[in-house]
Amino acid sequence: MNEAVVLTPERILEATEDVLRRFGLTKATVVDVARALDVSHGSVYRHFPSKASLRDAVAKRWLDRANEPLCKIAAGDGPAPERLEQWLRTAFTIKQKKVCDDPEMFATYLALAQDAREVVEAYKDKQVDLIAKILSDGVAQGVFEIDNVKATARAVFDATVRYHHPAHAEEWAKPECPGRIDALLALLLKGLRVCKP
Amino acid sequence: MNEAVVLTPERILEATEDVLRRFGLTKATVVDVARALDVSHGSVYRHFPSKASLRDAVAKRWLDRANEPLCKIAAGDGPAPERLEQWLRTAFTIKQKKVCDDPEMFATYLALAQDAREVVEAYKDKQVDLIAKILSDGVAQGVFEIDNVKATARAVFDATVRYHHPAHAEEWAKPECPGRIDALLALLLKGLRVCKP
DNA sequence: TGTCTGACAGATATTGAAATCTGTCAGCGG
DNA sequence: CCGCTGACAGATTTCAATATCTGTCAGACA
Repeated sequence: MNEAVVLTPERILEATEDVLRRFGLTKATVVDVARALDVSHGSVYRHFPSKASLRDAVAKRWLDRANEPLCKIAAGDGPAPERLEQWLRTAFTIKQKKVCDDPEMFATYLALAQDAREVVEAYKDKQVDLIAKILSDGVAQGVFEIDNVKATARAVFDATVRYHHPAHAEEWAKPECPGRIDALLALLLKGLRVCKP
Repeated sequence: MNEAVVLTPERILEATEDVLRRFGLTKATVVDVARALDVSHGSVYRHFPSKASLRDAVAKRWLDRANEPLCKIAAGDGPAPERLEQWLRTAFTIKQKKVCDDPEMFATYLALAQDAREVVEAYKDKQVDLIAKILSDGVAQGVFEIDNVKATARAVFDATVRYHHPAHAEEWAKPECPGRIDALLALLLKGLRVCKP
């Protein structure tokens, strides 16, 4: 039982990402994954009940990795407005970078996410919680004026959908984008801040 | 030359919409349109240089029709905040109604719009202009405080993308939607208003 | 005893030949 | 003369036969 050759979910996920990268979503099969691991495809089914669940797990891994830097920003303790702006800009940049660096792989993950609705929903909820954290910090700091933090966090998330939802990915590279992001963030931050007369 | 049987672009568009409604986008052919009009398909090409241009024209008609009520609201003269809110809610409702009443036809028009990029772009610009009109009215009324009306109109459009862009249509029927729309509009209006100390 | 294999049935995807469609144009008929 | 027709070439789509894949399970193997 050499630990290097034990078949673990982790190793299977690694191999699955590899296969996806090489073959693309439509061509990648469970048999390919098994071949990459040098086992029979039956063994894969010992760890994941179906191809769909394997795909979900890959999607979750991917989303969790992408989320890490955002968790750190939300957990920080600077002034909330700057932190919110940084959080949103980072969220945009992460996505934009992924689509620029490897559009093919991004398309693969996008298609993957289409079927992993539950996983994506959980991920979005986590994002909203992070925003809510920053907002409530801002309220505590006396810089934000917010009735319902949870609902407002959701509103901020919704308002920025255009720059983090992959359905709009093809617009992200356009030259007018940065200016539009600036205008959007300015509008949102003004809506959150306490009025200074 | 009975005017009822003259082949006009208008009649062709009418017939095309009919054919699209009956057969769906993928099955609808130029030959079908010609058959519906009882002419040869060559005659259709006398008025539209290609199938793509015919589709573009249908998309434009559809978008223009959907836009009419919004033009009226923008042209009104009540208080800008209420008018903006009504404008946005109407925009959402128009789309939502279409997708509810006839999801199949909505899907057809959606696919149609995918290929009619220019037409859609022009339509969006028109929408932003309508928002800008209301915003500048608000500035004149002393209720809005806006640096750059054009950029801010674009920001309002972007911020509400989730509720008017068809990519998010499947979320519109969810029960939590109205509450989220309320929160979003409240945030945006607060961002636009002058601060009352 | 528990993990892995490999053959299997039913579901899904691929392929290439045949059918249909798009876009053109010479010529018909009013 | 002018708008329309219908036959045509090349592009695209359909369809059914064929191949591949998913998910299961009885049994090998350690």
